[in-house]
Amino acid sequence: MHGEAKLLVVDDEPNIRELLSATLRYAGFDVLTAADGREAVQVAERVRPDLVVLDVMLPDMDGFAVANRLRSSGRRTPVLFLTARDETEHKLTGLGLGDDYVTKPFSLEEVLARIRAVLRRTRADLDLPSRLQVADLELDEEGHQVWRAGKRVKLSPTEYKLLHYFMVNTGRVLSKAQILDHVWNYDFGGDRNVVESYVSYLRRKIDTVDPRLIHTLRGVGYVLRAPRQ
Amino acid sequence: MHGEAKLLVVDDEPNIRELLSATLRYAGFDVLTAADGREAVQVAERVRPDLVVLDVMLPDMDGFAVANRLRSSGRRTPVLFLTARDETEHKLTGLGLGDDYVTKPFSLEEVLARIRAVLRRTRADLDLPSRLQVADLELDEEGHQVWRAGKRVKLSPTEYKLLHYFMVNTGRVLSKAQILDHVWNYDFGGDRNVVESYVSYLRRKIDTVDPRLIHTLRGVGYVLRAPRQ
DNA sequence: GATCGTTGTCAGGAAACCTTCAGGGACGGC
DNA sequence: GCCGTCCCTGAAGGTTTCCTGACAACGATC
Repeated sequence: MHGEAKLLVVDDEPNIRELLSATLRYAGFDVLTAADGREAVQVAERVRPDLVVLDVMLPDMDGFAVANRLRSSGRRTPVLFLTARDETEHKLTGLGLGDDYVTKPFSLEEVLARIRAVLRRTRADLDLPSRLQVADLELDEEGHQVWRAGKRVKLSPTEYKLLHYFMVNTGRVLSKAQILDHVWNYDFGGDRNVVESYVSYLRRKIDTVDPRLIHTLRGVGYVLRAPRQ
Repeated sequence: MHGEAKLLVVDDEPNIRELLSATLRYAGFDVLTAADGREAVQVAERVRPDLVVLDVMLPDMDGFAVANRLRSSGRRTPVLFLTARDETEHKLTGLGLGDDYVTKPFSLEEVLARIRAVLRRTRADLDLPSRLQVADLELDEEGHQVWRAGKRVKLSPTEYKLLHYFMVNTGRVLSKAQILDHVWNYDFGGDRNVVESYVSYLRRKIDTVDPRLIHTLRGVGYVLRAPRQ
């Protein structure tokens, strides 16, 4: 999967670094990490990652400085910046096309989506599918659109992220905790009842016709799957 | 795309060089870079680019001198000059036919438009389409004209650039940050509310009839697209 | 220097969205 | 069949996001 794309995760907070590297490894990427700018540049020169996930605030150097150093060698490595919400405003002029950014606190689904989008643009050879399909349920990642039984369905951002998470994990049982961890921001402190609410919303919008695709497993979680043919 | 036209980007500022080369690569060009005049001449002699994007102010030699050297070999390579706003006036007498210029700070849309225009003139074989169309919305790049439902619509420069960016990316969701980065000058530090304002202006001029083409994706961005047939 | 079109900022109001809460229904264990 | 737990869903509050009209600054043109 992903043609074993190599990623470099750079963040000084061990928690974030671990959260990301574990998630990305599980998603099938080859992941390396660095805790500061100096280390990042060193590692990048040695291993030539396909993409760098880069915190803008590092103890030793500015994230954009790191990005420049990464590219000074002539190699054009795309970067996904991680930035605090306030910094967004417009320091992001350093953003080349092909780059992108995500604001902290992020949700894992968001990071994954951005990474896939960037890789899709820069590594056409990977040929990541941008269209997911389960039975007569279709999701277009580029256009952010969803159809059920050929009919367009409008979803709110959270509904969309939830459905996307389900579709990427078709046939796999997902616990509410897992869903919470992936779809909601990592600092979300609320009730896990949100998940129930949103599953409910989703069902209303995409799962009112047969065959039903979202199934409840009492005490375990939810699965999205098509009935055995 | 673009028949893989080969471009040479010459600028001594790494940021600008990267911004341009990343953008142009993404737009489908084959891009090489040089940091000064000497290097530019060397590279150009070896690879014979179809067009050179050339900063006028280089550390070692004047941009026009570089342009002359490029042509001394008898080859007539078109040049897109990058110049500071003040320098424009007098010096642009060096502009040969087929050349063009853009003032710094530029917007990426502007640079792309100029490059396409120059290539269209000099490489008829490329046969770049100069007419974009989405449903009954038409845009003529050469004539800078726009029609909706057959009726001519007058747009301000910014409105035009915005619409053009939308049309080149039909069906793709564009975040406000992306739009800001492409349509506005790279040093623009203002609010992203400008984007909302201009989308609003655009809608008023070209999107008051059905089918609506510009769609808002709350929390995500905007898309231009015709409804699925 | 006056005028007009264009541009960017601001702010009010409207709409969409997220989250919580609570009542009732469904399910499983006994 | 009964009970407790888990789940579904409707309602509602508070927040965020978006749209649009008003306005001032700016530049081009005459």
